[in-house]
Amino acid sequence: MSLRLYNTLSGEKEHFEPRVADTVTMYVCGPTVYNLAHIGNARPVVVFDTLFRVLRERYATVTYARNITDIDDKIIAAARDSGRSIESVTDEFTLKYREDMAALNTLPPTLEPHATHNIDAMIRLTQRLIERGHAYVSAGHALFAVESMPEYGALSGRRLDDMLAGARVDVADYKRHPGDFVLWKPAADDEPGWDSPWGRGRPGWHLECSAMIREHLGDSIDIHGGGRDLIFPHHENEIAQSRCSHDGEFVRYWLHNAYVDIDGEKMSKSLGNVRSVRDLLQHYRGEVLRLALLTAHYRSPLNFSSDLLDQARHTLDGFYTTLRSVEHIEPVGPVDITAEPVFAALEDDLNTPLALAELHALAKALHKALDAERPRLKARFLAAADSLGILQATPASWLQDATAADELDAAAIEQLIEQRRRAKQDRDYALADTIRNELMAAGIALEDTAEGTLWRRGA
RNA sequence: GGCUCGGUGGCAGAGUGGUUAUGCAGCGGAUUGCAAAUCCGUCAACGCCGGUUCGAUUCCGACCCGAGCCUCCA
Repeated sequence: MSLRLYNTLSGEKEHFEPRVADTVTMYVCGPTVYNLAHIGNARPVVVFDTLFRVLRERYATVTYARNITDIDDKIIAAARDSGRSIESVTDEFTLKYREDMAALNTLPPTLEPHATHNIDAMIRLTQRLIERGHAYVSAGHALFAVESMPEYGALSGRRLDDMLAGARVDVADYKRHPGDFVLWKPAADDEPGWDSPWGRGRPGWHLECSAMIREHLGDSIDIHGGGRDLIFPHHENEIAQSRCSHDGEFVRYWLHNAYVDIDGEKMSKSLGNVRSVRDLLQHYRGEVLRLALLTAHYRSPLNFSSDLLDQARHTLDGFYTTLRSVEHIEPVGPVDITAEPVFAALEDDLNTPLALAELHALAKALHKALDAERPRLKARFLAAADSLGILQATPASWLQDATAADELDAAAIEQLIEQRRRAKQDRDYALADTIRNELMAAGIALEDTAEGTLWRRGA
């Protein structure tokens, strides 16, 4: 088997073939750092982190870039509203973004280019588009002329004529065509800006990705990812900028993840149902959030609910219980991860639900295996789980660490278990059951085994 | 209006032209002082109507319902 990915451009699953043998370049649209990341923002991060893990197993060099958009109207507004500097806002939320994403067991990207560090590249790109007749300057703006590109709309399956028919936007009078979009716009005196051939200003939203891809990854890259909503206009416009400023291929595979809904509704500020990752982490461990995001295929909508999170937690409890049962067994490798069914599922357009089913099969095999087979099975199980970015904690910490301050501490639990042991020894089962019920009420589940009584939280 | 994408058992969620997805929940059993964990067994599905086919949940068409994009947005 080899990697297959659904390419938005062709609308089909395709065999993945990197441009340069053994080398993969991937760019994923990152956050605009003006507030906390919500669970919807986290989905592409977890999805493409999982793809990153798969790619690293298959290819010698994988460069994964995820940008930080640190100049934007929303940031300016946020700074103004809170009376803070732009940098203070972007620094804070860049840091929190990294922390929150790390809590979801996502690996740091290879590169994290910042828009404000690449202004020169954006200016050069705009100049080139003007030289080539694909852009023009009007009323202090540099604008991309969509009519100069016959294939504009190929990614999103739109034609300019159709878009005009449904246009609901006021068309700025400085645009030649209503579909023309801003490459560079003038900045007011009290707004951040950079000098350019067209006056002091700042870049349009789409420009940074085209410029930073070229600057950091090259004229052509293998994979470009992001949420579905970016297909139009963002990625369409990136294609226009990049293809018209340089002949040849831009992106080979376009990947887009579907949305996260909250209790069946679209998450939006107006509905007041935006759930920040930081807030969710107060109640659920990052691994629970990660697994919840991976329970549905990335191209299907995911309905986020407390039910989903409880199920994810329950599933992880089960896996960690499996690991606890083989805790004394030393895993024995090496494991050829590419031969694992879990990995094969991931290589089929990141079929994470199937991969999880295969992981369940492996857990079952581990339970049933003879002692001689367990070291290898444990190694395979752990490696397979790692390709999904889960199950790398110790069973003890997962099952027994308190997640809230008001929980019974381990010493008190052990003490009650000892009392119960004596009661059982005295055949005082009524007392033993009373103690067990008390612990149960406190959220502690007991399991009697030949080696003694085990306990875990979350009952 | 234009362009996309969906509707699978109680729930979540893959997949396939003809033989059980999987997990959770349920039911029966083994085990246990009783439980838990584990194991064994078991119930149950493919929106509606046509068509193609020896045979369709899977292909084609219509219909119903739902979602997204076209405006900042993961």
